Amino acid sequence: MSDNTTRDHIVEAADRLFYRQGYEHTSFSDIADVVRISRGNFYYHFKSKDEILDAVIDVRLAETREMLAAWEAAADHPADRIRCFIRILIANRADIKRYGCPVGTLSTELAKLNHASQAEANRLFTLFRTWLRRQFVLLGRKADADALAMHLLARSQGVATLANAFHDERFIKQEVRRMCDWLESCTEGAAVAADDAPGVGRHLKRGGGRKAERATGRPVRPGG
Amino acid sequence: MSDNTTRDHIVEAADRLFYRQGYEHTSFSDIADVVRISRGNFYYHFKSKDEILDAVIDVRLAETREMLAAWEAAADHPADRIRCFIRILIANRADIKRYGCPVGTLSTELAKLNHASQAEANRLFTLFRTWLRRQFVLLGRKADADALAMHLLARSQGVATLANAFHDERFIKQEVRRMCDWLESCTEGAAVAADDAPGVGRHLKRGGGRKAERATGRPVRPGG
DNA sequence: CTCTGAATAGGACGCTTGTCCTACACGGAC
DNA sequence: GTCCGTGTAGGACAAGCGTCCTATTCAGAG
Repeated sequence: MSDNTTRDHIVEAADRLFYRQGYEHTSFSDIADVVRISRGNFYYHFKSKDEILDAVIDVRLAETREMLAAWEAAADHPADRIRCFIRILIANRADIKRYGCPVGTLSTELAKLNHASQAEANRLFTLFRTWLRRQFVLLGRKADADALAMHLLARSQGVATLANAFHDERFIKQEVRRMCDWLESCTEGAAVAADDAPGVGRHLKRGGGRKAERATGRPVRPGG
Repeated sequence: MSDNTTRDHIVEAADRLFYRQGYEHTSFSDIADVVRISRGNFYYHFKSKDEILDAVIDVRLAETREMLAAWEAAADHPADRIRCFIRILIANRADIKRYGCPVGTLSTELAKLNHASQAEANRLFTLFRTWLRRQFVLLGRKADADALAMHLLARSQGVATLANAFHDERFIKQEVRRMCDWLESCTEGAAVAADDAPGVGRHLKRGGGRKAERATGRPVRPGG
């Protein structure tokens, strides 16, 4: 414990660099240059590079959990919450264009490296997946909630990949619109099953209007 | 020219290794072990590692072009051709589960490395994009053909990313079904504009039946 | 002031990397 | 046989990597 600012700085810098350059391609020297710390001195705070990666993943997990909780608090209707998810593509579009999705690209890289922290990194995906699934259940799509969650997750991943490859932000907006339309088509007909979700189902009635949302406007880090 | 079997072996091995382990994570020793060649002797055939990458990309481009041409020859109706594209996810599902999409993962990695061959690798995406666009034009969706092509490309990318992360083949089949349904919804109403595409529009009439296709059944390499 | 322990600097280590160089094997031309 | 060009082997090379070790700094406690 004690003074943990240096440790935090290391994790913070590593987080950014792993995102922008990839894990393997980021060296201790790179991080050291940012944190302005001696290279050899890393091992006072971490036993290995892998340990830094784990710390970065833990931070991302915590931030993501926080973000999901905030969305849940900011919007009562599950469709609005899901729209919050879709909109991170917009909020982070500049970064996504340049570096792709932080979750997807890390997962992809660790898979190729056959890295031990693969499973840990994929918990980021699982976080989104179960959260989305819960929202779809609240939407009354209990039977195919997981499939819908995975579908949405996949689409946002694909959008990030192509926006990165083609360096195209307009494509992101285009696809976000399409995803919102798709969400709308999921909603209509399927009445919100407030009774299926005790404790969360307050004020779940909704007019069906398209632009009745405006939840979390600030740009947030994780996901994409 | 002369005896080019060794060179071909190198490119072939590098192709496979770059796909499975990533470009950066694949060393000369790795390739040398497969080809059974001395490590230092590489430089008789290639000036640098980057040059091997370029050769690999060239091979993939050629194979992809061939594959797209084959699809075009195998099916007259553009919807059937597009279904061929969607089905590579099925055909290559085992590899995708383990290594992701060869096009997407390479593009993502080179973007992080800020590698000079980024643009060259992205031509693989462009190949699919323009081909799909042409098919959607033939489907009578001239106005939004490119958007539809990008949409489909993105979805297949997302499917590959998640199938890889979750090691889930069933998800691939699930999403392929969804993509085929989506394609169907694109088709219906939009009459095939045979006159919009002179020279290719022979026998473009179609009953709209769902499973009237069965084009290229053999598993093919590129794309995903 | 001395002592202590956390925090840091800086370099040594062994290894691997991409690259390059030189020597050798071999088969056909003369 | 000699020559020559193609293809190969194997190691040298510098640079970079992750890791580890030791000396030093420095603030607070006694």
